[in-house]
Order: sequence, then C-alpha cells, then structure tokens
Amino acid sequence: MVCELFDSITEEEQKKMLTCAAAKERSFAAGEYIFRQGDSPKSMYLVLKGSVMVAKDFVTGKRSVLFIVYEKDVFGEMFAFSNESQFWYDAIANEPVTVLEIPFGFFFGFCENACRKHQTIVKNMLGIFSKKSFMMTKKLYLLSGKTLRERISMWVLDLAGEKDSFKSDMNREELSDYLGTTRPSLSRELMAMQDEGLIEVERSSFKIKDREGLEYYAE
Amino acid sequence: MVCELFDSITEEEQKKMLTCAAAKERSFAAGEYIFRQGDSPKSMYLVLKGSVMVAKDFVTGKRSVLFIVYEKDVFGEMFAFSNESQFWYDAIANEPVTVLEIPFGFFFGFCENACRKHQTIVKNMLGIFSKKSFMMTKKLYLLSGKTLRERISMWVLDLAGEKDSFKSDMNREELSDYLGTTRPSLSRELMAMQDEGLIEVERSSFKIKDREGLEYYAE
DNA sequence: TAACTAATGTAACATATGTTACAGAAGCAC
DNA sequence: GTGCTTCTGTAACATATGTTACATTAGTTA
Repeated sequence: MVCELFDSITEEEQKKMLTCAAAKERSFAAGEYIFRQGDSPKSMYLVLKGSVMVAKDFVTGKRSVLFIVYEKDVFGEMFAFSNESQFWYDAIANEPVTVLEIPFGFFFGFCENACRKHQTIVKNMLGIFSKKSFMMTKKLYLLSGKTLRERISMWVLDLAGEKDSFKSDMNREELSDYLGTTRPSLSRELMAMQDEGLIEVERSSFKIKDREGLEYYAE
Repeated sequence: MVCELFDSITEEEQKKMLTCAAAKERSFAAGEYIFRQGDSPKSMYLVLKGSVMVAKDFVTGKRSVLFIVYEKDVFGEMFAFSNESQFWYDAIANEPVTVLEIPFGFFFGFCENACRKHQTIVKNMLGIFSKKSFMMTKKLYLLSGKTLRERISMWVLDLAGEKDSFKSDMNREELSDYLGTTRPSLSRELMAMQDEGLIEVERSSFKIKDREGLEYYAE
C-alpha cells in the first residue's frame, strides 16, 4: 500500500505498528454508515478500496455532501487531534468499501516495542494536513471572488503560474462545480473572456493572452 | 504566553526549547514583508503582538488578502510540513508587529537535551491543523451553497445546533463577507426569510421559527 | 464512411443579487 | 435631553447568473 500516511515505512514495520495499535480492516456495503453524526470519535480511517461520502444528513431526509474520499486517502482525521466529542458529519460507503480503522491511540501511544516509527507517522500526518490546508486555502480564496469572471481569472492565473498556457484535468462540468457555478454560465463567461482577448480556450487547453487584464479582474 | 502551540508546556521548558531550536523574536514595521512569494520556506511564525496580513500581490500592484492572522496564531505552518519549495503568498505586517520565527527543525530535530517536550509540540501542531481544517471545511461547505438563502440557512442551522436561538458575534458587514455577499443583499434576504416565517432576526439575535423550512433550503 | 454518444457552446428568459443612495434606529458622549 | 457616529434596513435599478432547451463539435465504435 503506497499512501502518504505510511510514507518511508516498510510494509513489515507497517504491520507491526498496526497490530500494536489495534487497527482493523473493515468492510461496508454501499450505503452503510461508517460513522454517524453524534458518534464519539475514537478512530480515523484510511480508505483501502472503494470510496466514501462524507456528508451531513438533515431530518427532512436531505443529504449534503461535504466531500468524497477515495482510495489511499484518510477521513475523520480532524477529530483525532481536536477535542470535539462528537462527529458532526456522517461517513457513508459510496460503494462496497474497505477501510482501515486506526484508533487515535496510534498517534499518541509511543509504545516501546518495535514501533519507533511513530514519529514518522506523525510527521506524515502533518504533511497530510498541510496538503489539505493548501487545497482548502486555495479554494476558499477562489470562492471569495464575487463574480464568476473574478474566480475564473484567479483560477487561470493560479494554474498557469509562470507559464502562459496549461491544460486542465477537469471538464467543464467539474470546473463549473469547482468554481461554484453551472456549466452554461461557465461556458458563456469563458467565451466572453475569449472574445475580449483575455484568454484562449479550446476544450481543456487554456492560454493566457492578456495577463494584466486577468490580474485586473482577479482583484 | 498562552497559545495552542505551547499548550501543556511550562514557560521554562518553552524557553529551553526555543533556544535549542534557534527561534528568534523579530519585529516589523507596518507594511514590511515578513516573507514574500517565492522565498524558500525555512521557518513558521507565531504572532506575538500585532497582526499579519497573508496575501497575494499581483504585478499590476493589486493585492488580494487571503486571511489575517492575529496574536497567538501561527502562519506559514503549511510550508513546514509540505515539500513546497517556495511560499506562494506574502506575509505583510498589518501594523507594527512582533513575531516568533521558528525554524522548521524545531519540529523534527528531537534533540536529546532538555527538549523532551517536542512530542507535545507536535501534538499541539496537529491540534492547530485540526481546528483550521474544521473552520475551512465548514466555510467551504457553506460557500458551496449557490443561493444566498441556501448559505444563510446552512449558517443558521450550524450555529443554532440543537437550540432554537443564538447570538452571532459578527455584525452584518462581517457576516455578509463571511457568506460571500454584500450587506444590503444579506439584509434583504434575512428580512425576506423573516417575513416568510423561517427565522426571527433582531440585530445579532437569531431565532429559528421553521426548522424544516430551513433544512429544505439548506439543500 | 456512418451512426452514436458525450462534451461543449448558444440562446432566451426569469430571477437573484450587486450597487448606490438614503432613512431609520441604536449606542454613546456631552 | 441634543448631537454625533455607527449599524442596519429599504428601495430602485442594472446586471450577472441560473435555467432550460437546443445546436454543434469531438470522439468512438461498427
């Protein structure tokens, strides 16, 4: 298993540590709850196979999806290191899923046996948090833009970096969602920006034609 | 100094650790850069006095503020635990400010002298990340709402929790900003929701009148 | 090639929301 | 109390954007 949590840790060491921490592999059928709002957090989870939906359910039956967690990614990690006494969201198997349930003690009980690698784990955990913080900061920054053009401009400038062109790995549907809008609105605005000579767009290829102009809008 | 980073660590121990890690207190005049986009990250920072603006500057001279960091809070922490080779934002003194510059080694060099408390520091650091993740997740969730009413509904439900009324510590201006809108738009919508019997608003006091209705809109 | 599907662009319309400017209410100093 | 400032609600208007439905293009399979 190659995942950030066990980076720099051999498979053998991994096994020892997990045994020592009483981590368990568990499987869930599609739709089953892995944990629920209000449960008291005792473990965090690593997705081994499948995907998990992290969401909030309302009494009316509505469900709001916060995010989807895929293989090799963790969830519930926020609760491992805070003092929250309850989960405030649900984790639901999105499909048949296998997860590794890792009791929080794993991170704090520096046992004296063969588990000298705990420090590495903790370091990896900090790395995971860092990456997530990056992603979230960027997205929050993006969504702080009030107009769609502003958000598009910020997004384009961020992805392009020093370069003047790039390819996106999102299609229009995904991009519109990421930018907090709808596909037709996004298309319309992209074309308008092209007509005005700010950018050139061709499917997933983007080219900056007027950097200053974009920076003007990316206020 | 009472801050989360040094939670459970006596002042004496703190001093030892900081000396051993070569942490330095530094002061900056208002407007001075603490670090700049492109600098290579070597330390993280704790605000001792004043406040710091974390922002992105554009060549056009425009500046976008990502967030403001106040006393006892840290910044630059994301770069301590990732492999990014450059800061991608600037940190600028918002006013005359004193910060503690903590070299990254602080977290990894478990020196053998008097610094047994490093583990605690790392744990505290994880707690800081957790809290930030909570805040950011909530805000991202909120901003995922496409209509203003949706966002207001989510916000009200979240703050109220089990209860039916609460007081906000934000004024209309701040709240509108938090919800990604403008003050008049917020006022208009709040009043509309009051007229429709969803909530009751009186300055910073909010009361839920129709929970199901709110949940309906908080899709 | 043709036929089909998925992705993307377009257009018309309704509406939510930003903008601007002002009015009323609350809080505070005197 | 008066006068002042700050916060909040209101109204009119312009506009950005969601909605819906359809057209066009690219990609894929036979």
